[in-house]
Amino acid sequence: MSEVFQAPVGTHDVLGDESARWEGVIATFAQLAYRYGFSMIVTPTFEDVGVFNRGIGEKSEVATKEMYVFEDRGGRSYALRPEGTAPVVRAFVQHNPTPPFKAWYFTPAFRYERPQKGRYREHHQLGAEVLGSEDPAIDIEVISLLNDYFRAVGLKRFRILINSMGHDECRLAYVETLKAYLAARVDSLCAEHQKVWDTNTLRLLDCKKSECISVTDAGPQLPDHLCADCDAHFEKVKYGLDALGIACERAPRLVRGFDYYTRTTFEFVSDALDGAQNAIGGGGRYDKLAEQLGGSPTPGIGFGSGVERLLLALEAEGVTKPLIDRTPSVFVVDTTEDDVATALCYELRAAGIAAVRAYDNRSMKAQMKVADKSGARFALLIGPQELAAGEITIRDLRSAEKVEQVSFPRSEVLAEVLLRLGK
RNA sequence: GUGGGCGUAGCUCAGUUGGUUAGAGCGCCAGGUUGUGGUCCUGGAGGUCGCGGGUUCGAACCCCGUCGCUCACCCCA
Repeated sequence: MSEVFQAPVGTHDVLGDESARWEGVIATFAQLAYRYGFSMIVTPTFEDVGVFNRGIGEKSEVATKEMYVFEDRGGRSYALRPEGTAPVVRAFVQHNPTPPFKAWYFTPAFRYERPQKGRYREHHQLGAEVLGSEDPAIDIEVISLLNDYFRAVGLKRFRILINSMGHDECRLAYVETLKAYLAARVDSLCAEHQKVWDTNTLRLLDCKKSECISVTDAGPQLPDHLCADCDAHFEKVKYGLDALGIACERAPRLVRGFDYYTRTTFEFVSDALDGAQNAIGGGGRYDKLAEQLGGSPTPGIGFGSGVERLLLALEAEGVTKPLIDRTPSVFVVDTTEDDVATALCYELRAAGIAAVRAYDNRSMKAQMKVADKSGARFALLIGPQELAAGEITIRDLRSAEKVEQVSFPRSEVLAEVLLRLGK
């Protein structure tokens, strides 16, 4: 047993019933993203470490101690992606597509940290990004896409937190004001922030310790320091969401973990999950990121949403049924030496029918058991009798007491199955 | 990085103060009148009790170490 390899710490295999749930939420997202005018983007799983250092901030928690960084044989320094946005922006800068560029993705994300419920070293995110416009309508679209998505998969108990961090000038000015205010009150902060209050000052707003909260509550507030433009932009976003009936909570303390955010930031939190891991999706504007990655100034906005966490939230709300049906329509039982099943399955599948079968020449009873467990609506039986008569017996597996079973000539079976399946 | 809990069959677990060939349920396999599932009955396969060392006449059980899993803190999806 100890010789058997296991999935690395903080990673998971997804199989069986669980994978159908994954397929469901991914397909739902892909469909919605298409409806919103997004096309799929696939970027490398690893990038030059600079993409993330410059993007999410060298001093950020993720960049300093959570990145999987490695050197390849050529001495280049790479990092497994810790998040989805920076790679998309890097790709945008590299290829310079015509804006607005709207892309969605499904990707693994890697962070070296101690795993726990709802937090893993490799998790998966569905995300969407728009580059090339600072129109508040884009902010609204992006947030409503995520909102639609969560509703579509059956999530009910979630809230949307929204904030504006201002553009560079007003945010940096605010940070200076905040620093000056804090400098005189360092002793009143929580133990952790007494040490790091001046390196990552904004993050202090997000501290949950009562000491920090009371200090920052009494201090200068970010919303009061937005310039007129940023303020107007934010008002339009809020107004637009309100007009769509999408309720948002103003969250002045919402400061997300990556340095690239400007103006609109938002987070979707599940009330069905415990506080520490209740964020099921989050994002915001990053109007300077393209420049930071060497491109021409291009505003952008997007979000990432954790698949594992969403599935946990759904489970917590009692939604465990996969969104898509992956049960087969028919199960072919063949006990003859002629292996009619192979050709029959081929024909059924070509006609768009999900057909499965048993293997290894098992007994009829054994094959029927498997057929039952597969959830298939019909069993197609081929035994010596059918073989001799050139027929196939169609048995309705849903029938319980009175068994419903009829034989048809081999040539008529496909049409009969299609008819019975209502296709 | 810090702290708590747990490692016995594929899964969920039981195993009394250390005492013979380690159990249950589910799952799996095979049967239950001559080809037919879901209920029921019978039988069967499957475990070096995470790994290593120690104490003991004797260890799944006690001690030490080690590896793994898990939960929480920090932070995030």
